Amino acid sequence: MAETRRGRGPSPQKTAETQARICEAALTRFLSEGFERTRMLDVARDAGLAKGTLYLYFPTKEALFEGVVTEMLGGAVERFDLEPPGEDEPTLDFVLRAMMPLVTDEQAELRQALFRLILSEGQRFPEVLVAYRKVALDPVLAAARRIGARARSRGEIQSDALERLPMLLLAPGVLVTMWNHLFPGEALEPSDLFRSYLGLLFDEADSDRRRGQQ
Amino acid sequence: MAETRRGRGPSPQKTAETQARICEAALTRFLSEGFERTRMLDVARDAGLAKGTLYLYFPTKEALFEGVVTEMLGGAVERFDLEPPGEDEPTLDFVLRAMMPLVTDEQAELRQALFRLILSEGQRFPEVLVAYRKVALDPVLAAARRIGARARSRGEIQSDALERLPMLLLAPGVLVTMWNHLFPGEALEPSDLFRSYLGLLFDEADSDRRRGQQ
Amino acid sequence: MAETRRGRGPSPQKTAETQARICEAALTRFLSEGFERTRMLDVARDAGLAKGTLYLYFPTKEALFEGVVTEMLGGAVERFDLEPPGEDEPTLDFVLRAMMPLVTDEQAELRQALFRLILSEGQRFPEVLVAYRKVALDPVLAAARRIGARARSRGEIQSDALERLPMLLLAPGVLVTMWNHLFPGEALEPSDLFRSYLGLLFDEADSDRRRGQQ
Amino acid sequence: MAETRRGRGPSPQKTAETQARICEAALTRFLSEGFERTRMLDVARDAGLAKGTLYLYFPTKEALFEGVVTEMLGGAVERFDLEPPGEDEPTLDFVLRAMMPLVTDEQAELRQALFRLILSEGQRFPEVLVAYRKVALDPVLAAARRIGARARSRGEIQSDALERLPMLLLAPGVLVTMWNHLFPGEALEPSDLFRSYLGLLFDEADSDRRRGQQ
DNA sequence: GATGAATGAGGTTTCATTCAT
DNA sequence: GATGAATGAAACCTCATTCAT
Repeated sequence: MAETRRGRGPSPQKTAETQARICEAALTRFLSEGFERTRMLDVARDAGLAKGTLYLYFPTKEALFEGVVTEMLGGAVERFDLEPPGEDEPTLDFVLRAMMPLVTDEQAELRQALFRLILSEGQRFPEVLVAYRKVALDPVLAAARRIGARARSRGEIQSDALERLPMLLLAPGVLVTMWNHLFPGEALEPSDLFRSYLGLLFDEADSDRRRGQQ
Repeated sequence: MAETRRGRGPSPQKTAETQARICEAALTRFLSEGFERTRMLDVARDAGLAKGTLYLYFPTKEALFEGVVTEMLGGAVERFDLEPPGEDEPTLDFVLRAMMPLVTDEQAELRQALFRLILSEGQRFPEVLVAYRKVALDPVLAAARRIGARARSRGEIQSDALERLPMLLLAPGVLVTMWNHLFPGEALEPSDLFRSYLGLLFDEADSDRRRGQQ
Repeated sequence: MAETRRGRGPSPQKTAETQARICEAALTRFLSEGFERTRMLDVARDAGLAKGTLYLYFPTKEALFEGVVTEMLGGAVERFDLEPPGEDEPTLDFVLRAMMPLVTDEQAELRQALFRLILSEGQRFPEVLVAYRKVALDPVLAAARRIGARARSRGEIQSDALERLPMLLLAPGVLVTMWNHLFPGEALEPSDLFRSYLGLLFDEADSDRRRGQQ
Repeated sequence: MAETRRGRGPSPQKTAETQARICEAALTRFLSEGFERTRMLDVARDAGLAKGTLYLYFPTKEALFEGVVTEMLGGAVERFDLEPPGEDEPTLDFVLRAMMPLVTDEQAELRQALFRLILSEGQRFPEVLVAYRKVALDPVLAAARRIGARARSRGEIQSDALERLPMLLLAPGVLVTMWNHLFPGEALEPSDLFRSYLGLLFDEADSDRRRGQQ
């Protein structure tokens, strides 16, 4: 609506596109090379820009990092909302349905890479860390806690561990992120790992799990 | 005693000391700053040496990294041998006794830092990665697999997940390493986390676990 | 005129000027100090630039050397084409007219310095050596060989030495290059040396030569 | 004689041997690498010594260079004495007999390498240059001048060039030194070159020269 | 005398950042 | 807005020289 501009001057649309190209290029570099080894020149080139232009959008490399990562967090990547389980749905089934996408959907790899990046560089960027915590982590932890409570109240597990330490539900996600990064040659299948993990928690027998997979 | 000297020249003993000082300084820097941000000059200074002296021991920064990290692996840090469980000892107890030290003993923090370091820089140092895998990881995975088999054969768990994916037993270790690095202000207690995790796997009730803790 | 600008950014003209300034500065340093003792910082300063700018034009000191020297060879310095002798022109006169400029013209000193440089550093820069051979040396040798053949066919000399070993005609050039470099205080006059040399070859009497000089 | 020493203290003999080993090692390095690229450590190692020991003999790298090169000049390498020609011996034959060894005897290569070294580094070491001039060059030039005078007085050549510019007689020596250094793959035979050169000067016909070679 | 660990000045090279066009 | 040449601080690494043993 208020987006109409008088003809002269820079087009806000083109600017937005450029910004997007920069972010994409920068994220890719940061993910694959880390912060220190990423060169501004490469980001600019990847984005199809001259070096100086990059500085019109981000005044320093640190700002580029913070901007790109937090924008990514603000974007669609990390939204997580738990729809309620069916009345009689076993919690195992519900978790598979609700949380598995976190490690299997099309953005799963990006999500994992982002996590590794924040793990590596987070100390230097406290604001990024806070944003990540708030936007990406806390909602998932809250969901995990509710799941733990539901499972215990239904007698599916005995322990209150998931309520006290909800991050335990994410442990296999962290594990697979690390493992597949370190040993891509013998990568684990995230869905298999996650399902097996839940099988352990809910003490499902082998035969059941395999049927379930089917 | 058997220290036969070739009469003249500097002492080989001092050399060993110097090497040790370098390694300690370098490891500390690498752990706290990462590879790129660690400067040779700082390592030298931390070790009480001039820049050039460092290069008498390690010809490049890469060599310093590889040398220090693999030496650390070869040292006492990562040794892991599983003593056999008692005849009737519950697997839960056995695991707590046998594996818990990995996350709680005095070297646990160093071990965790080393893991993070290899996670961050491993891609650039394939040999370090291979060494880590062989020395630190595989023995623990083999132990985890045996534990999983024993637990299933004794009917303590239903799933064969730990046999197929033994790294699942390490998941809370990975989790706590990452968590405490990212959020030192709300650090998790590794022993609590590990115990709770095992409680989930072996479906121990809350009261039991809490008694156990006592 | 045909200088179509892509509208924005720095001028390609200035770049060419800078390149020229670098080459001039570098060549001067290399000639007077040799490769090893030439410091990049000095080249940069001589060219009126900061250190880093030099690296925009040449990525290493080796590349600077190769670039500057081969460009020099490609330039006007070493071109040599033998115009044909007059029908009845004595070969002695012809050689004086045709080859003497190699040691007397305004570029003679540069040519000599370049030769000394390639002599000193050529082993480390095989490509420079090859280029020098092809561009500067072979054309002159071919001319020398033709001159030798002509002189013998006209009975001016008896020996076929110049045809088999045409570099002999260049011997005094090499000599004067070395001599004047080593003993600038008692420098030889290249034209005198060359003329005297030819006098020896063509067995001219003193009186004749002196008349010729006149 | 006066060399007898009281028993205690360092053996002057061993010292002399060590000095000789150092000189040999240093000269080899200087010849093959040049002054700048020669490292003291390598010289020491080549001489079978520790770095520090080298400094007991020569206090700096410059001193090592000067010492080694001038000692070499003082040694047997560059002595040159012209025995008188036979009464009726053609000057061509005499020169071949008297001067050819300069480019063909067993020390010829060393002599050539030394010349190249002094050519490259001489500017930085004026004393070396002076010594070389006095010890190696001037005697040969004086001989060349006498040879030129004899040849002219006997009518074998017309020109007085060799008397005025006696270094012309050495031109092929300089030439072959340079050529074989630059193009070892197509090295010239020094004796062939020198003989051919003299053939040109004394205007010997091809057939004669070839007979002479035989 | 001999050693080689230690030193640090000095050189090369990189790259985030600026700014005239 | 966009460009990329220019800058120079900062890092890596080398090697002549010293000196305690």
